[in-house]
Amino acid sequence: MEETAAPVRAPREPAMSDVAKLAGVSHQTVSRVLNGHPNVRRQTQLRVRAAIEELGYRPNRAARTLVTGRSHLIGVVTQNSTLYGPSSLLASFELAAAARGFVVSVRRVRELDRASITAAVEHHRDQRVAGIVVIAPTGPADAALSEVPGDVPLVAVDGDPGRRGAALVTVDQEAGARAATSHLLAAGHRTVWHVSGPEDWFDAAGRVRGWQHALREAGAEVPPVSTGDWSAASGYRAGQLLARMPEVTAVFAANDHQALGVLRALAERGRRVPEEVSVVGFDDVPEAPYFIPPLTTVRPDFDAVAEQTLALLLDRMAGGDEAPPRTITPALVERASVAPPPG
Amino acid sequence: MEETAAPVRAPREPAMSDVAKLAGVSHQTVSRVLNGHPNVRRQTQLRVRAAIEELGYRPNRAARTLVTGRSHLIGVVTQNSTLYGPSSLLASFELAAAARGFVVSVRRVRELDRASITAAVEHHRDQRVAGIVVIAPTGPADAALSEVPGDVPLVAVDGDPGRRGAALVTVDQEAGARAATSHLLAAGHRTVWHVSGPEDWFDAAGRVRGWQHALREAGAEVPPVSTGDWSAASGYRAGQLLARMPEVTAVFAANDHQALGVLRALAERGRRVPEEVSVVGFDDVPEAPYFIPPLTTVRPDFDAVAEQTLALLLDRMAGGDEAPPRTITPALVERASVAPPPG
DNA sequence: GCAGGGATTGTTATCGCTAACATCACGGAC
DNA sequence: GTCCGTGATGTTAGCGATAACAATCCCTGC
Repeated sequence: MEETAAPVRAPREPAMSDVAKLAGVSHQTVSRVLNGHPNVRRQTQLRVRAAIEELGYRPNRAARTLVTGRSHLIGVVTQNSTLYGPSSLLASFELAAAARGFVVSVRRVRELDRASITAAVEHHRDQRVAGIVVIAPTGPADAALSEVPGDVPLVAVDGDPGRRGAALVTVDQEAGARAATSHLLAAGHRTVWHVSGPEDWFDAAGRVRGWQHALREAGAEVPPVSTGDWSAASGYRAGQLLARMPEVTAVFAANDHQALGVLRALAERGRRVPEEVSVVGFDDVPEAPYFIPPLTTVRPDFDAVAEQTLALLLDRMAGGDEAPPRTITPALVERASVAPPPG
Repeated sequence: MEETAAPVRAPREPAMSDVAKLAGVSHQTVSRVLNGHPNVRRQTQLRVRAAIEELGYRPNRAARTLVTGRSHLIGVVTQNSTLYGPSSLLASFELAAAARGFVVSVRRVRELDRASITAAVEHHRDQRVAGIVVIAPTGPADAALSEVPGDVPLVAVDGDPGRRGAALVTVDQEAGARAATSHLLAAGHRTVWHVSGPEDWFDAAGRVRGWQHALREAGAEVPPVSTGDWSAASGYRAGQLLARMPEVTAVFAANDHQALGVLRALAERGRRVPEEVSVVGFDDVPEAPYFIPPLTTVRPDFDAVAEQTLALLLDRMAGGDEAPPRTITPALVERASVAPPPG
């Protein structure tokens, strides 16, 4: 028996026309089945689906994008950091977007300066994403967004809460900080000291404002702020100073990691928490319950932020232009790091 | 004067043919300029570039992908968690890929079971990604990969180190654990107790092996393992038991967060670290220096893992099939949580 | 019995790009 | 002077989908 060499077919993936041929219909009918058009006979539909199954056909997104001009890609710009807030938000957003059938592509920038943000946004525009989300927690980052042409739907998260007319989702930092501060005052402290985040972050500024507000409202003295950079190291440095001041009985740190640094500085100096000094953080990192002592903190709901961000973006993508900024209010989580002041 | 309504041109983005018209050449010449083909006169090139600039033209990736059959998309599958290791690795990988001109799209799975991983990989295949990276730290996740047809380049990270013939990048967990354990033994401890990660994680298993190995090598007793789940909570629970056992003088926790839980349990029980008990962690999270006391730990170089992963993937994408698994060896970072045993 | 209309399906054009081949001008070898 | 190779450019043909329109088929109403 003579063996005929099988023609080496190019290992091309099956296309719509292959499905059509197998099912005995036109490629357009296949397209209709795929896109759920109403006017396809039940029987035809079944035949087409069977053919799709048999060939292991999957539609070519590039072709679809080319002809429709729409993609299902959402571009995200965020800072390259392992900061708890931004990374939790990112994770939540990716899940939410995936649940709605979007693909998200992340571009990390090393610095949050104007040029980096602009470049990252341009990159996404090059990819012709359907929408862009920028986690823009600093002035320059937020400012870069005003340069972006309006032809692509764009939503900022954690941007300037004072900016007007923007598509923006934020956490109500002021409310969170007020809750933390008031909680300490309610425990009986005469005033509350604050270890803030970096000055150029809106989140940090908002927490400072909320803290001040709560103090003023209670008629308490507003002590000077120690500024940190979100790191435990910076919290530790600030804590070393605070630990030496006997009048300090309550500290509100702008995030949990800074609070961790403060806790260590206090411990080193022999000042017991919460017996001598109370401490409150912000973020509710998963480890917070296992700090020494377990940290009372403020928890922003990142899932909610992500959900609102996606909702706002979808609205923008659908041509909406009116949706107001959305705000998520964080909640106080009480643990063991707060007690009445000594004496 | 009669006002003629300006024809409302569709706000179509400029295409290659528009550039061609403006530059007075054919679209093919524009394509050649864009793709750096050699045979284009210098002067023509300049004219084309000027036209591109003037129109703000950007090539349509969908069209390019459609015709070439190649995309610049890399799909990543990872667990939806804020675990330090996976998220650091992901961040490093995104940066490395971006530096080489790739776009990365992340798909998070809620569980690391076979079905979820398979679905996520299928999702990426639907998108016709150029390559896939799966962070596959558990048996089921790794097993799912053997089901994936070989038509798409795929690299696993943190997969089964024992698997043969796979494109795999791993951290040498055993070496890291040996270093940690030996360090404690060298300080004079008779043996070292271990709080492991979840049993079904390769990382956890490797650390257990390394720990056992170091103990056996030193002729030390191998105490029973407490199993955790990477969380501070689980470390705390394990720590509560260890703290009650006077013979425990050295603990190696499988990650820093578990170590944090152990530290708190010891503190609650009044057992001082490192005077009475020494503790070593794994990961070197940014906060580790600010634990109480600063934590001695083992640091895997995630940038290196990411770099190797990308290199291996690019090799696979180029048709390579021989590249051996790659391993990164972590390094011990000494801080203040280790001291000689009391007495 | 025949027009009208909706349901169903097919045909053709098009999206914006690259690959392959065609064309043209030019200059050196014989 | 003719021929041919080479560089520079243009022309044509798809890639694989959707959109718009055309063509059937079949059923209803009068």
